[in-house]
Amino acid sequence: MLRTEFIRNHTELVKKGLIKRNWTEERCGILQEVIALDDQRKKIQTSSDSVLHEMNVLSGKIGEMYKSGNREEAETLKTKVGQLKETSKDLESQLKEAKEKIEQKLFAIPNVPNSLVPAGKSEEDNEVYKDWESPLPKLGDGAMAHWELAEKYNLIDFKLGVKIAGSGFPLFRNKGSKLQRALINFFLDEASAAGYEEVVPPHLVNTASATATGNLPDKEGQMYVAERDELYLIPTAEVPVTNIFRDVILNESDFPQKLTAYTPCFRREAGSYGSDVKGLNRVHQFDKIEIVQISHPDESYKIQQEMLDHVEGLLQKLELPYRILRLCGGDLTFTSALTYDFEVYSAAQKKWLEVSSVSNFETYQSNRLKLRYKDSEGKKHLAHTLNGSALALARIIAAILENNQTEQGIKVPAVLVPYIGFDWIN
RNA sequence: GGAAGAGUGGCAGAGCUGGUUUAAUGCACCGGUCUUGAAAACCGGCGUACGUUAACGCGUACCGGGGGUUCGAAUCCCUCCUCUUCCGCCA
Repeated sequence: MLRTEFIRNHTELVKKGLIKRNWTEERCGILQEVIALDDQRKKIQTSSDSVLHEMNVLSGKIGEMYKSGNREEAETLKTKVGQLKETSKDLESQLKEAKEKIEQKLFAIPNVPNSLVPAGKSEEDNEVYKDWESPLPKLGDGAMAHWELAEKYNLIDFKLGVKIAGSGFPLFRNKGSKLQRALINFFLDEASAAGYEEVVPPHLVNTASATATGNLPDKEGQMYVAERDELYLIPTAEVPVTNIFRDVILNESDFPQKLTAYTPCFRREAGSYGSDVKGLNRVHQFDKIEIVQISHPDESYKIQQEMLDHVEGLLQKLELPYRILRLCGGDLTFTSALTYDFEVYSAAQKKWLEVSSVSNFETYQSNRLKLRYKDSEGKKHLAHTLNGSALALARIIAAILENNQTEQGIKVPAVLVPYIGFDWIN
């Protein structure tokens, strides 16, 4: 979330950002509301502190009086402190209420988009940052969609997935599951080579973690919940990995922190329907390798570029046609300042499928995380957080199957052969 | 899951028969004196957040989290979490 001080000192800037996200003028009134509530909070804080101070002083005196045997006066003071306590309790609850109100408002204010973010209402308005220049692959008339190929070569059993769990939980088998494993290892090795430390985080997280990355309260409906234990199944490795840095103060020399993790991702995808959810296009459980960086504020945009290059390299090595989009104000994630999406062309469906999203959150996440660093003078500042998928597996598999299909079977991308141990799926 | 014990500032470690402890002391760290330089010794500093102030400061809260008793709680009570040990179960 944004800092109240930031909203106070840069109201116009924040407002411009909200308007880029297609907020109306009226809706932006929330900024003034936050400032007004914060003014109120400060006043309450001041009076509460002074009452507490007086109570502390008087309690000290009572102690001295008891020692000197001055019981009567002590009793008088006790009554007085008793009255102060009433006031104090009242102020305390007012303070709590004010803080909650402010936080509630802050949760409703998204990040300020970077100046590079194009104006726009929906995904239609996203800017093609880098297009696929060569001709797109064209398949013959008999071309099959990936779910047909998966059945033909016995790679994925969607029906068994339904039997065991439900729709959207594919069961990979045979060479399908080997392809899955090969991709995971390939992506992790590439991330390691690029200097990311590999971690295996918990796949369930507690309320504090889910809140710190902003999945709670706003996206509660998108997560699976293990209610009995108050745990959430992770929708992305971003949640556990970023939370490594919750309540952490780094030294400047610790930058950049680079972490990668493979995890399954669980998403309820409530409200999705139609051809979007066919086959592997949108599933409740999929595997993803995530890259996360924590950076100095001055470096984060350079680092985001570096992350883009990394993801781009993966797609080139897999020989998949791709394009990069710069998300417009209307499509930009709530918490992000600048996001690039990677889409891979799935030739049989003749569709672009999103396989990665690389975002710079600036201080929006770190403020909730309380992730800071000490500068050379020992002053504390919020760090910048970034993350990206490198990559999401299900749709990559869909694209590989469709694009590489031939009469003889499906050609395995050369870079995966050492991982998988064969050239053809047939 | 059951039983017992423990959770204190970067670390170690007092305090825990409630009130000059708003946390001793040591180590680490930073600055200074001394020294050709360093070490040692000595002197000083050394947490986080919020409020207040032009500033120096001052105030408040924080001794695992939350709640309670009391004029006053690190210290007593309740509850939750975590760790250690023992038992049970188990890949």
